[in-house]
Amino acid sequence: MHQPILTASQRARRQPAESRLAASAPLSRAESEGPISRTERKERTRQRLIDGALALIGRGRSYTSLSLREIAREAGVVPAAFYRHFRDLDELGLALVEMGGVTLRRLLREARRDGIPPTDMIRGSVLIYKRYVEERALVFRFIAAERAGGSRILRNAIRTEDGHFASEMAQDLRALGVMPDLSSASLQMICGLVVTTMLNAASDILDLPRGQPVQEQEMVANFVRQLRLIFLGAKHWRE
Amino acid sequence: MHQPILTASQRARRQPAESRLAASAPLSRAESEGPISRTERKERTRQRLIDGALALIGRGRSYTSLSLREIAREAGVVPAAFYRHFRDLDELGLALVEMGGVTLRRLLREARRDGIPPTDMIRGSVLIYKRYVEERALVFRFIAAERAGGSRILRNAIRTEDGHFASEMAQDLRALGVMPDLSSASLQMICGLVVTTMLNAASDILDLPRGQPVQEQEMVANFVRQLRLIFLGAKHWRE
DNA sequence: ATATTGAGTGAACATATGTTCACCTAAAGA
DNA sequence: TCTTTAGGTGAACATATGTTCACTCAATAT
Repeated sequence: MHQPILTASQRARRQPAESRLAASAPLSRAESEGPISRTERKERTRQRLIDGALALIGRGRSYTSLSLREIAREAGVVPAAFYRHFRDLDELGLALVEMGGVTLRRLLREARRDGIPPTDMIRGSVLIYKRYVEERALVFRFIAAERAGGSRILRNAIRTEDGHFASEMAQDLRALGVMPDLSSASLQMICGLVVTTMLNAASDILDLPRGQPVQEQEMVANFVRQLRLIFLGAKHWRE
Repeated sequence: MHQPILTASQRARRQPAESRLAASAPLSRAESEGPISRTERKERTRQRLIDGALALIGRGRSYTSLSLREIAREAGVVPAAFYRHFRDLDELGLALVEMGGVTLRRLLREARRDGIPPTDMIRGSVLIYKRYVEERALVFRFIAAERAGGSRILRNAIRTEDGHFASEMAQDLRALGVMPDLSSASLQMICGLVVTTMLNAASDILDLPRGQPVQEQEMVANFVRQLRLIFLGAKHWRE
């Protein structure tokens, strides 16, 4: 999707519906469904800008180095249209941060739903997490990178999101009854360390060269041992 | 230093030596010392480019978003001169990474020289580290940001540097005789976790709003507890 | 049926960018 | 002494950028 959106009449004139290439037309299904509500169309373009930014990140660019025009181009929209949705790049960035927060929380939700692997809990969780990260590579690349990298506004937003993630994790651990004699404050501190370790590992996971199983297993093994170390410390923690 | 370097004759014609402002002329001392060796002048300009990049980082920009022209301008050099020192921005970045590595290792060297604070070891070390980071804010901002943020080349270079830092730390801990019954591999793993925790904390330290002692103390306390947790885990670690 | 609204357009703007090139000149080498 | 070398210059280039503006036209509101 690299061509600006056209009005319906222009589209009909220049490009008959049956000639569209499915691969490059994510909205083709909807386009053949006739009239679209105004708010729905707006939401769709907004999403296209977000996806455009992520697509560029997926091609190895870092969010901080993206330009407004580049994102608009990727979204198939004229640069000026960007301003109908976001004041500036930071505001788009904040939308991405929120998406990242949702992604993180969903990981916990799925863990609650599916339960923790009963044997070899940490290693099992790490493998699930690794897969989760790989399947959502773009969001995690963004979060991991901008956590320390981008504008101050984004950094702070991500820090807040991380904090919520850690809190929710602490709550879940408490509900599971593990480490029942730890204060909430200690649990929060421990989960904070777990979260930074996880996000640091996310960066490692995403930079793994594919087809190097040895290096991959070493990375996983190291990640597992670091988490074991943390939880071992937690087991012996006295306030 | 925002004006391009001029040749000696031009300089003499336009700007008599006694009219220079010391503040904006870091090389003024040398300039009044007569002829400079070629390699020395080259090294000096190179350093000026590096310092220029760091200065821009210090003004809240992230390295990934810097442009060649911006850096050259900051260094007081014409854009084309950049190429006499670095092939491209990544190569300058690598120089900054190396500077970061040196900075990290010097921290260990000073710790060996001055010894670890005998009582309250971890808290004492944290306070020393915090001060060390604040005094070298620009390098640490760069390292913390580009560790997960920038180009793949820089990320890998920083990972390598981090690894060396962790290894040297492991070696030092071994030499100090703490945790003597841990294997080298385990020590290395533990130090890896300590390093990522330290660098993550560096980012937090640099983002502390000044004049907010409460928030500052909370941050420090949290950092201290996380390290305590890690070393407590290490104490109970069995292979 | 008609008027209003607002997402998206395309052109224009001033400015910034990376890279190249021939050139200058002072240090290094003969 | 004279020649060579190479760091630094300034101009030029094609291209990219953020932002503005009047405009279109289909979905909404009247």
